Amino acid sequence: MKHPTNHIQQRWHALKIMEHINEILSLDSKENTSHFNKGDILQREGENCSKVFFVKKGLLRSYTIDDKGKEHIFMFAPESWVIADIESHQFNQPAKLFIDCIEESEVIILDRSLLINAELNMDQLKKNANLLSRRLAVLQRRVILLMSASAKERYELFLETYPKIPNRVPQRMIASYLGITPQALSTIRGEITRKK
Amino acid sequence: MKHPTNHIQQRWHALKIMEHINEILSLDSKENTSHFNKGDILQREGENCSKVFFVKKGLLRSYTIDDKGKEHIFMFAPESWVIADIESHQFNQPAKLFIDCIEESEVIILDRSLLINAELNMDQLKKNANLLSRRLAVLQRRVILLMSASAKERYELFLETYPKIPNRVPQRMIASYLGITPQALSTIRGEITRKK
DNA sequence: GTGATTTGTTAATCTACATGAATGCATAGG
DNA sequence: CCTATGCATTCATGTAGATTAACAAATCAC
Repeated sequence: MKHPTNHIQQRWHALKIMEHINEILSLDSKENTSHFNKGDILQREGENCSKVFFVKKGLLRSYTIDDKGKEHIFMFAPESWVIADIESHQFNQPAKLFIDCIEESEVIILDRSLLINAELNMDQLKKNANLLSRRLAVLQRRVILLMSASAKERYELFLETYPKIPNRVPQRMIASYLGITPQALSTIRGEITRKK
Repeated sequence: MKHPTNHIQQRWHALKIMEHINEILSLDSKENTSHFNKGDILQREGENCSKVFFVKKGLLRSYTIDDKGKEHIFMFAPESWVIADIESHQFNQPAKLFIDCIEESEVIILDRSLLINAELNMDQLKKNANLLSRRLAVLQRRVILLMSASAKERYELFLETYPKIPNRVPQRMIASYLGITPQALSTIRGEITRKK
């Protein structure tokens, strides 16, 4: 039931992304980097969403807001992660996801075409395929988790998988990522600490 | 809130996959095709999982079994769909998903390396990137749905998205795909028909 | 610094869905 | 053909987690 090596693999993966994107763009200088403050919104629902964001420093998140006005966090993107609204772009629809800053961040903004349609060489294309497969793997895992695990199990796995995030993110956002209310998360945390 | 064109896009997408795989393998003859009966298991949890299954005819499903022995269906694969355990393969783990036949089926079994590492040309690699992105898009949608929609909303969206599947699949499997019990689905169906 | 807004926690109630059991139907196997 | 097993539905009860509200602590605005 436990997968203790997964976050290590994901970390390794993140470094690989870094390398790969540096290769594509040769990003030594700071010219391609934009600076954002906590709370700045990089993409709004309904906007064009052909951009891909590579996080050099800081922490971004993507999320939807449902009919009842409730936020649902889809993913966090700390240093060296990539974040984008793939679904909407794929289906040529306006963005369904918001993307904003949880911390002051430095972000490289790429156009999606650079990663898909641009004149990449074979090797880069193969790396891309691998990146996409990895992301698929993570999502497969998340779907299965959402279907089969209790809120408590999901929280514990979250802690294992993202050991560095919890201190940097308010509880309510972790709750939103897990698909529960902040109150429910608070209760779960209470239970866990009481047991120790 | 509704996306009436999505299943049409997915259908188109499926045809594209077909073309693409035919291109790679030139599958005119029946030599590459294996035949399976209803209930046959193509992949078990814990096995090596480097295979990818392309469904020529029939209907497959992939699923996990949790600690309590409960099945959770991850996806259905009707004609011209591709099904595989991407997560486990990516992380070099034994399979976590079972794959079996819901109907008598004809399946082309490919090795995953053919789609990722093999000597494909640029064009094929780019198509692959697109296939993976589409699949990512579908999963992004599913995660958001699992987090934000009620069982009834999920069922109604399922009907919209896969209009041809419901007649071919027992209720209990649809329930499993939606992440609810057969009893709950039965109640929801009751409510819907009563309203009409 | 002071008031105002956001955050985390706890507790009381409510509800969607799970669980378990009973029933009628279908399908399968001898 | 008859029995056995699996499937869909209904109902009675249980429970995880939502909702609402109250309060203290932290953070923000000015």
